[in-house]
Amino acid sequence: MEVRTRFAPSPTGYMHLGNLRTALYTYLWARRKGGKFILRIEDTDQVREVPGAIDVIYNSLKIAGLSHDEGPDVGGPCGPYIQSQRKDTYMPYARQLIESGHAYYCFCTKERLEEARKEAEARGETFKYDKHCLHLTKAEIQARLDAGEAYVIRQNIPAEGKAGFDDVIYGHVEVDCDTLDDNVLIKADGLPTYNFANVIDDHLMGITHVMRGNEYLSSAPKYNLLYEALGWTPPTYVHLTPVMVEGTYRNKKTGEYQMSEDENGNPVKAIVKRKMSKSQGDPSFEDLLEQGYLVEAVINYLALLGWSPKGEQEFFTLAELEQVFDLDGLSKSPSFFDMQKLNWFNAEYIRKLTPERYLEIATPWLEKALDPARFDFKRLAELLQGRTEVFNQLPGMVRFLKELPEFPQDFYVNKKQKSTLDTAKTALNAVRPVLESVSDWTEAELHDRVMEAIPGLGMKNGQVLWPMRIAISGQMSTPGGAFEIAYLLGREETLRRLDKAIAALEAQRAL
RNA sequence: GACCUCUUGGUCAAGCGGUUAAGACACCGCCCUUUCACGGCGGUAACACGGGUUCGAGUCCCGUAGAGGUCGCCA
Repeated sequence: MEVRTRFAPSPTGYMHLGNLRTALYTYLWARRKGGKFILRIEDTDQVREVPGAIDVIYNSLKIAGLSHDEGPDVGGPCGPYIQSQRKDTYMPYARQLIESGHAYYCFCTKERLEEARKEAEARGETFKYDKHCLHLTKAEIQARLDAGEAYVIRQNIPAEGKAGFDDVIYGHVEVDCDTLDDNVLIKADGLPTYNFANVIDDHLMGITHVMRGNEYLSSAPKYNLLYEALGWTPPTYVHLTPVMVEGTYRNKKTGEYQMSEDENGNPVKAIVKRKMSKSQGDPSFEDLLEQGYLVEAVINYLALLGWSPKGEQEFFTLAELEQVFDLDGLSKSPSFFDMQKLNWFNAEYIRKLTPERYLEIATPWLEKALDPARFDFKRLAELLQGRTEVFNQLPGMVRFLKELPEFPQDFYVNKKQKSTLDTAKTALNAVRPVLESVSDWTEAELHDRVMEAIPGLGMKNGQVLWPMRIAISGQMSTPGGAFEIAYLLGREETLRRLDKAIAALEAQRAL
């Protein structure tokens, strides 16, 4: 049978990384099996819907390279692929379930339920709908329906027995029916809830593998009851673990941060383990791209977060993943998002870029700090490519070229280079005329002139080169050595900075 | 609280009853080197705990603890 998988997001505003990973795995499985990958928009909650959110989904999938075979924008044999446009398809099935006794009309008001919930909470019990409306007579129901009373349709969970399902990752999961609640299938506005729509649509769209977050693990038994009641075969379930992060936690309703105390007893925001979430301030896919992460790196990292391939290979293109992705490499326990490892992947991918491509991506970042007319971006890019983890670090790495930062004199002191304040002063004074005499301001020329002068000074290379680089850059670490920096700065600026450094050292000496 | 699920180094993870318990990130050291990085070499570091089953358990079973999820006319 042809494998058909689906990614079914709600249009609520953004694509968080857990979502993206679910989409990735879902896509990969379909491709691996030569099947179809379907995009379905689950917008049955009209309150939560965010305008433009569908475009964010299309865009993220497109950028990530996860092309769907069927969906609202590309069509397909099982459309429409937007649930709000399928409104009429659900009711007949709901009626069928009512006929067979697997569902029933419920006229209870939200107020009544709210009260019952509170009471249950007060008693320390879990609220469960009491099947109050299940016992209404046919005539009574008809009368209230005729009177136009608002109603919902609830699933009628058997009072006893067990319900369960099989999951590729978790195996067989089974619960007692009496722990299950009679969920609403059709809401008062006539639209189905997720609990109902996902079952109907997955069946109607011929979905063979339902891959989704494991927040649905506890409701899956109810879905299977529905499949049974409708006489359908349930799909293969694959419940994916969440992507976790360690960070602060803010209560969604009150907006307050969860607090704890530091070692001195002062209140600080508590660092907790929680699901990754944009609303908690974690980056979304698009945020990462804006910060200068490469799509390929994010995809590669995400693929390996919660899934492991058979061999030792760790770099995968999307096309390669499509060949090797397998369900049994999927992890059972939650994965923690590790920014450091993502950074490493990103750095690796950046190194693999052609120099031309690197320059292209780096240029706008460099322009944030430097005037392209004043600096040789091409040379700068060559020096920077092997040192870039994330592109947004670039402005900070090159800002010293535009303006010499203030720096402490002890930058000159370097044990390994045998550089002290004294040797630095001697070296800078000695190298000053050498640089001034360089007629052709190229790295090669700078290198040769300075290197041939060093032996005559009776100093080691490091004793000259170290202070020279510090003097003209003001930084311990720079994208390139003394000659590269001198070349980039140009003759005039290099000499100006050198003079300033010498003056500062002399002043220091005078104290 | 009830129910479901999970538990191998700081992190991602391999392992499918017999292994010196892989590999990667991070960290540390050494080498390379005009800095930092890159690269090369090496190192520290793990089977949550307690009971079983078995000749033998990280691997199977049962408890305990910890963690996550669910308990909406949200998905």
